[in-house]
Amino acid sequence: MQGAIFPGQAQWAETDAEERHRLMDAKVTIKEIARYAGVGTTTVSRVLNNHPYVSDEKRRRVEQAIAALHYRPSQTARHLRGGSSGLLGFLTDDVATTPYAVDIIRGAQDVAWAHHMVLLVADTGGNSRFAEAAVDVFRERAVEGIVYAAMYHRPVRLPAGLDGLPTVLANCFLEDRSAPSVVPDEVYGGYHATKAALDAGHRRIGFINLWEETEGVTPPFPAIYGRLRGYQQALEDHGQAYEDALVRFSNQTPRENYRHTRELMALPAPPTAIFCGNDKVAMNCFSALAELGLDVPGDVAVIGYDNIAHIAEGLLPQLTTMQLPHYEMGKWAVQYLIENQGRTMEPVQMALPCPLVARESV
Amino acid sequence: MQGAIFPGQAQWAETDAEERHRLMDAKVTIKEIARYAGVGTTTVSRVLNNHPYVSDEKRRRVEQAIAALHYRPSQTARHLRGGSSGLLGFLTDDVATTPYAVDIIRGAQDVAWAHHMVLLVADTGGNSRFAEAAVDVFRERAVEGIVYAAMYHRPVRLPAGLDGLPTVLANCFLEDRSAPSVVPDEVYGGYHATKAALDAGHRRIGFINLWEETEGVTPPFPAIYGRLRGYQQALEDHGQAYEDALVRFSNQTPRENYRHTRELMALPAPPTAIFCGNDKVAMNCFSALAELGLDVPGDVAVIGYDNIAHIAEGLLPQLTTMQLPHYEMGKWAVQYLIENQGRTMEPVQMALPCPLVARESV
DNA sequence: GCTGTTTATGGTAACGTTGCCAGATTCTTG
DNA sequence: CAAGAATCTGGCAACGTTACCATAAACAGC
Repeated sequence: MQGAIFPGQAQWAETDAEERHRLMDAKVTIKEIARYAGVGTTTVSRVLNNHPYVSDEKRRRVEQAIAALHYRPSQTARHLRGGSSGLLGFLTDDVATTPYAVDIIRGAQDVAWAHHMVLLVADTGGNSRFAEAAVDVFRERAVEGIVYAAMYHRPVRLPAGLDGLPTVLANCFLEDRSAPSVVPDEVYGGYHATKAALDAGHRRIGFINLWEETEGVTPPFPAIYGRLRGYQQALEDHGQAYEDALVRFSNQTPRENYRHTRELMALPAPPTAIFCGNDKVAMNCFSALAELGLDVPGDVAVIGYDNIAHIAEGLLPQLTTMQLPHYEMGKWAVQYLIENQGRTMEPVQMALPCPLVARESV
Repeated sequence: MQGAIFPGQAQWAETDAEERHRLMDAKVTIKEIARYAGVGTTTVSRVLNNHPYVSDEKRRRVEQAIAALHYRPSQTARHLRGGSSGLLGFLTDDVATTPYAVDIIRGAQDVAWAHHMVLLVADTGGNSRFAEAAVDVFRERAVEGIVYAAMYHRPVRLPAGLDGLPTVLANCFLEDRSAPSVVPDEVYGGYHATKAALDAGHRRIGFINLWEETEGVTPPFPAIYGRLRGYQQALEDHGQAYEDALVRFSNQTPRENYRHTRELMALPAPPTAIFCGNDKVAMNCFSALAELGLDVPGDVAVIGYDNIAHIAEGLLPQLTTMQLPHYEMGKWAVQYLIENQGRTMEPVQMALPCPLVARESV
């Protein structure tokens, strides 16, 4: 790069720098810094950790040596010596289900990073044997805590082997509430979605709620029951009577979502607004309304849930929907973990609001 | 657990076990195992690492001690001693853009895990200062390699400070191709999408390609040019003439996507199939066709790209689309990293096929 | 029965770092 | 100016692990 006196020299200097680089980048230790700067290792350590009692002269020399040799302290040695590992485990059952659930990771990471900690992530793919193996690995690496995240809001069971490891659940919870958790406030979401329709002047508000059965049993999904309660509460607060006919439960296949919309609109007194259990339902709802020649939001307002950007921003008109606090849950989980380091954690059950994202469909 | 001679002893043993557990889970070392089993630390180490020259008797005693004290070797100490860190860095510019890009992480993780390695992930949020800080942290933790992933296929520039660290790019590449990379084969995707329409008997095939400009300049996105080339090639192979009027470029806003569909269908000889640059385009294309009273796939076939499950499976009819090999890219990147440990890596430029996912829209 | 190999075992150093201690120098203060 | 405090400084041990070395016993072959 720099000007060279003559070719041979330039070439030599270049390979030398390269060689040195290769050798050094591998392992520059505090000892070499000490030797290079002509001080003891302790002094170097003191400079690194901003301890007092180092003369300006030596501090300068050490800093220079560090820069010259591209020294980086070994986190491994620090940890072994007695420091913290600075590692947090992020365990998730299945990332793929809800795409924007990645935001949980981002939220967790941002807080961790601010505390000079790093995230070790493992996706178990729903395999509990794998989950236990992951916990084992986390333990071997001395993580200081674990965030267990589910990709949709539901009760979970923790993998074995977590005893004694501070664990916070995000977007899920234990049936017995014995561990701290942070989840979306579904009642709040249902309430404000309905309120948005009411505030826009709508009085008959349909609700295509979610529904799911495994072997005839409906798991206690808060999304289903919470949003319904919020819906009812909002109606009540606005003096509107609750009407069974306006509430439907869809197993979320496109055809079912479509059918429920059609049946809702075939009512003697059809709704002028439809609150959909999620954005996919809203998408199919749009199709059905379009086929009926109805305009959104002119004839019927539609509100979704989840704020899946690809759908909500991609639809025509763009979808007004409820935001799941994924990012915030990730943040909260790690925050709580870090705040309570050392202490035993209270099993706080935190619910974060799902704010309305107003677009064009109301 | 074992039978007790008299109650007092049992009780003592119990609390003792609990107490011991609390204290030990914190840190059981190889030394304590050795003392408990009445052997030397070396012997314990030999058992742990399946080395020969340990009598069955002592091996049994050591294994028992390990189980009794819930011992786990410290990866930190192993690493310091000279072992590998077993850490891989996963650096990404922005996870949020394409939701299913998380599959890159899953793919990377699965391979890493199979090699007893763990993924350290950092999302830079597109901030290059943060990216460099992340590289620094990765270095301090002695990661053995880095996967740099972009969330849509494009040229990138690596953060500073990666010199000497084996790096593989996933879903992105360097302009000068100086580092190995793995990306989707866009030409292949464009070719097979078009071929699917041709094979279904279609002869006039519209193409709503993607387009993007920043300050009047279109970055060299392979998605745009590659798919177009594939489209052209497929037509040629089937003896169909390429027609400029059938190819459009959309900046991907819902309204533009809609407009392009309408204009395509307003042609003197409108297409009987439309290949969309991605699933969002296809979604808007569906709306436009529905409004025209056209049936999919009866009147017009539609093919998407990306296979965003929420859209592709949520539409009516379900969308036939091209799968981006996210999971496979993650796998390939880590595989390549691990295979070439120690060696200097050839800057292989790998392109993985985008297979057709046949659903109902063709 | 003597050499040479195979098997079994534990002690010790080293990995890179920092806390503790001890020694040396300078600065206060009565 | 003597005694104590504050400021510098480096040596050494220890964190938990494994490679290397040394020692010892058992076993083979002639």
